[in-house]
Amino acid sequence: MITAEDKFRNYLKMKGLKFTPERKMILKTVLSLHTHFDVDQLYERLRKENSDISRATIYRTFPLLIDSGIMKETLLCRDKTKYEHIFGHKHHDHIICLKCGRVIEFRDEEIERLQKAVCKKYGFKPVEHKLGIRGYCRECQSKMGE
Amino acid sequence: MITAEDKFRNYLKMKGLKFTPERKMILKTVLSLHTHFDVDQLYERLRKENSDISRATIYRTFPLLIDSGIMKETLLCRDKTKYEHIFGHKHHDHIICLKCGRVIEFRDEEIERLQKAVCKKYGFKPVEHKLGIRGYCRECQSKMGE
DNA sequence: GTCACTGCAAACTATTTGCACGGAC
DNA sequence: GTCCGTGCAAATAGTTTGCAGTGAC
Repeated sequence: MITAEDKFRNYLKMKGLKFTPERKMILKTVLSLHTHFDVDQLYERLRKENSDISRATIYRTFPLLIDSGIMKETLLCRDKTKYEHIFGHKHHDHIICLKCGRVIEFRDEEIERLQKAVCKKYGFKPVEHKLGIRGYCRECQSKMGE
Repeated sequence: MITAEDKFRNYLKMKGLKFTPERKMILKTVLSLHTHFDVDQLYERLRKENSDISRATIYRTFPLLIDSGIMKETLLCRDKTKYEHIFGHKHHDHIICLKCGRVIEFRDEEIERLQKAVCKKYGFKPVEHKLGIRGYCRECQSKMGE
């Protein structure tokens, strides 16, 4: 069973890059976050762990983590870029509440299958896809009715 | 048959806002673009039409056009925000080529139906959804093979 | 006549980059 | 020992905002 760190080390070696303490710490922290996060949130988390890694280093490390398949950008936000780790996770889609910002993750095999079928129809080779549904969650709907 | 201008005027009136020449011109130009565009592209287009509307006014008008249901943001780009008009268009999804940037638009009733079903399952009231598939188009695939 | 709208330039925010020092290999 | 990586601060790029004059209603 290959670990995320092995995967990242292999990727770096292949690219002739170094596995530094900073990169190790960022990797560890990214894996510890089980929600979507942005650069600032990761930065704050690192601070709490008594790490003083700079934002610049975070910005320079993220492309490496993405390229190595450990994390990816989510497409949900208009402003700051958001990320989530994907190592060991199956692909899933998102439902986002416009009022409270809550995110529901789901996976629907039938939707996955139909997407593949659409790609086939156009001779398109898919690499990734993102489906986000925005609207109002049950709780916010009932609040709005009041 | 209600026109886009009627729709926008009604929206503005409802909000106590004014239908200015600038807003009229921006509306007209947005409707004339049949591809995704960003603020700069619209700005350049306005320039070609001998309009000297400022970027600030464009930025201030877009939320109104979105809120009134005439256009929307697309979720495709990492950097600049992209838009497309939706007035008179059925919802569609996107397939984007990572190499040439080409966009294929498609609509699959079955996928639409399944999305509604997922929302129902979670008691979620959908407002909009965006599905983007990224990968390589037929042409770029064959080029890469060479 | 009032109050929303506009252009301008300055401000802001997220992200990127040049540089000189330091450390992984 | 060689480059790559780092923090810092400055630079960029997209977007937002304060202000004073203008015009739709």
